Amino acid sequence: MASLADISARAGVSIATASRVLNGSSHPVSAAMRQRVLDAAAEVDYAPSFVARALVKGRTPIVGVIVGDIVDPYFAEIARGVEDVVGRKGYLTMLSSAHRSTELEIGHLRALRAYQATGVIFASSGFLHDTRREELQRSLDETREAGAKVVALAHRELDCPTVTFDNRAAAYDVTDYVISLGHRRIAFVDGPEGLYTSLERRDGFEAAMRAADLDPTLRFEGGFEYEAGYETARRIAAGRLPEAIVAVNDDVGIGLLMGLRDAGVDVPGTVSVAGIDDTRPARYVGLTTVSAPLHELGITAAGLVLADDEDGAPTGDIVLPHRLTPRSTTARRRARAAGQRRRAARARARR
Amino acid sequence: MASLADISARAGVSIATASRVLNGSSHPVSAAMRQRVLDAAAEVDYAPSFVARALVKGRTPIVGVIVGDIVDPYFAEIARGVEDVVGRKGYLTMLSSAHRSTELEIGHLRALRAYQATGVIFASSGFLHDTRREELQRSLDETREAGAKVVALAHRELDCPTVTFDNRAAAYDVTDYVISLGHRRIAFVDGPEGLYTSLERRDGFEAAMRAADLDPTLRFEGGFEYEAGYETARRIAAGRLPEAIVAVNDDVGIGLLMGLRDAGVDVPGTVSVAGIDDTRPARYVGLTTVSAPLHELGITAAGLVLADDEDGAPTGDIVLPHRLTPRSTTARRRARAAGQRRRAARARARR
DNA sequence: TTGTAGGCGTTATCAT
DNA sequence: ATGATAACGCCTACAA
Repeated sequence: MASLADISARAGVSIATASRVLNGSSHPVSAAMRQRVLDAAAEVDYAPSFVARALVKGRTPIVGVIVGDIVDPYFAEIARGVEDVVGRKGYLTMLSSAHRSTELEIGHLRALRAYQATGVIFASSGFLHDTRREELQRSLDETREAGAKVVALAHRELDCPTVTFDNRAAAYDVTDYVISLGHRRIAFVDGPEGLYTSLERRDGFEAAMRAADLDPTLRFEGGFEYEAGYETARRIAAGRLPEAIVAVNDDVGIGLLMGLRDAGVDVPGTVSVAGIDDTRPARYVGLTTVSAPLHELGITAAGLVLADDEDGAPTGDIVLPHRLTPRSTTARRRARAAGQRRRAARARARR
Repeated sequence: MASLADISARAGVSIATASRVLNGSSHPVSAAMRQRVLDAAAEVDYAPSFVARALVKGRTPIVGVIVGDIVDPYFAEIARGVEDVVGRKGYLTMLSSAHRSTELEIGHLRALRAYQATGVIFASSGFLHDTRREELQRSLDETREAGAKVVALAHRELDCPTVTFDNRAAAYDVTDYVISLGHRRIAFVDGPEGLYTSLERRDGFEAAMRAADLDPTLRFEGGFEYEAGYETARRIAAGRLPEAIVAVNDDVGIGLLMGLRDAGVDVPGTVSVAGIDDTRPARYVGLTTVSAPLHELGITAAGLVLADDEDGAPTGDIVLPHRLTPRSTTARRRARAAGQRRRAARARARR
C-alpha cells in the first residue's frame, strides 16, 4: 500500500506537493513536478487511503441504505436506484437490513455515523406505535449534526425530509379499478400490523369502497410476504368467496393467486386479484397492480443526499406519482353460474 | 461528535485510559477510573470513530459484496446470506453492482481497498475471454496484500478461493429429469454469451442429452433475464415446438413460460419448461427447477472472509450441494393429438 | 511555486 | 495502574 510518503520520496518532492497533484487540488504546481509525481504514483499504483482522507475531511463517500430485506424486490429496486446514482459519482453504497426492527436501525445508523457517511436513506416504513421512535430521532439528529444528510422513503413520523409515493391513493386506485370491473364483494388482505404503509393502503381501500357505497369491512390478516398470501388464500377458499381481492402488496397478491388456484378457484374467472407495487414478480405472473416509483424513489433520495446545499435542491417532502397497471388477474364481473363455463373457455383460449 | 479527548477531559483521566476502557482492552484499569470514564462516555453518548480506528489498525469492519445486479433475486439471495452472518458479527456490508463489467469490478475492488475492507466477495461469474482478467487478478493480489480476504462465488479463472455449486451437474440433473418424463425433443435456452456459468450449464444440458442418446443441438439464444425468455418463447412458438425446454436460469424459464402461454401454447400440456436456481419467483409460478444453495453461498463466503487464519477454516474451494425441485411446469410426455384434450382436462382439474 | 508542520481520533509502545 | 507520545495517511494553513 503505497502512501504519499512513498510517492514524495520517489519523486523527490515534498508530501504536500505530492498530495496537491494527486487530489486535484487547485493549488498551483509546476508542470515538471507534477509529472514527476504522476510518474511515481503510476509506478507504485498509488491509491489514496479513503480512511486517512476521511479522518481529515470528516466525511466518507459512503451512502448508507437501510432496508427491510434486500431479497424483497421492493427494497432491491430502491437500492438499485440509489446505487445507480451514487455509484456514478464515486460513492459507495453501504447496505443494511433492519428487518423492521427500529433497534437494528438505530444500530446501523450508529455505525454509519462512525463511518462519517455522507448520507443515509431509510427505505422501510415505520410503526404507528414505536416505543423507540424518539430514540431513533435522537440518533438521527446526531447523525445529521455529524454532517450527514438523512432521507426517509416512507412514512416514519421522523423529523427528516422524505420522498414517497401516495400509498393511500395507490390502494384507492386499484380498488377503484376493481370496482369499475363490476365487483361488489371485495376483500382486502392486510399488511403487517401497525406499519404505516399497511395502514395507509388499507385506508385507501376502505375509502374507495365507501366512495362506491360498498362494504369495506371484509378484511383478512396478511403480511408482506408470499406465504402470508398463500395461507390466506386457503382460508378464503374455505369460506364464501369474495368477487375480488385487493392485496396490500404484490407478493401477497401472488400468494393469493397461487393459493386460490391451488385450491381450485379460477383467477380471474371466479375471483379477481390485485396487488400494489409492480415489482418484477408481478409482471411475471401478470398480476394487476399499481406501479410504484420504486427505482425513482432510490434515485431521488440519492440525489437529495448528494446535493450541494446551495444547489437549490428541492427541500421538504417529495411525492412521486404512481400508475395503475391492469393485467390479467382481474376480469369484469359476470353473472354467476351461467358465466362460469364461458369464462373458463375464454381463459383457456386466451392462453 | 464526542471524541476520546472530550471523554478524557470530562473524566479527568488520560486519553490512554479512556481509550483502554472504551475499547475492551485487556490492559488493567482500576474500577474507579473505569467508572468515571464510562459515566463521561454515557453523558456525551460517545461512539468511537471507525475511521480513526481504521487508520491505526489498518483494517475496517467492512466486507464488500460485488454482484451483477441486486435486483436479480439470484444475487439478492447471496447478498442476504452474506449480510446475515457479517451483520451478526458487527461488520457492515458494502454492496456494489458491477453489471458484468470487469472494469467496474476493478474499480469497486480499488475502492474497497481504499477503505481497508476486511474482505470482498465476488458473486458474479466471469467471462471465458476476458481481456481484463489479468488486470483484475493484479488488483485482487494487491487487495489481498493489503490484508483483505477475497472469495469468489462462481467460476472466474482467478487465483482465489471459491465457494460454488456445480452448475454443470445442476443443468444435467434438470435435463435428466425432463428426459425421464419421456421427452425427446428438448431445447436449451442459453445464457449470456461467453459467461462461464452459461457455458457450464449448457454443457450439463448437452451431457445429459448425449447420455440419453438424444440430440443436444437444439439451442436458442437467451440471456439471464425474463425478457430474453419471453422473446425466445415467441420465436419458439413460431416454429416446430420442442417437447420440453430447459432454460439457463429461472428468470428465462419464467419468461418462456409466460411467452409460450401468451402465444397459446399450453405449459406443461404441450411443452414442458424448467429453469435453474430456484429463486423466489420460480416458487411463485411453480417452475420446475433445481435449487441452488444461493443463501448458503453467501453464508459460507462470509464465514471464510471473517475466519481467523488459525481457525483451521477449510481452505481451497468449496462446492455446495444443489437439489432437483420438480414443480408444475413439467409433465410426463403423452401421445400427441389424442392426449391433448385429456391433458387440458387434467390441468384444469389439478388446479 | 514549494515546503513545513499541525491536526484529524485512535491505538499502542514505553515510561513512570 | 496511569499517562505521555509516536504513529497511521492525508490535507491545508502558513511560511518561505
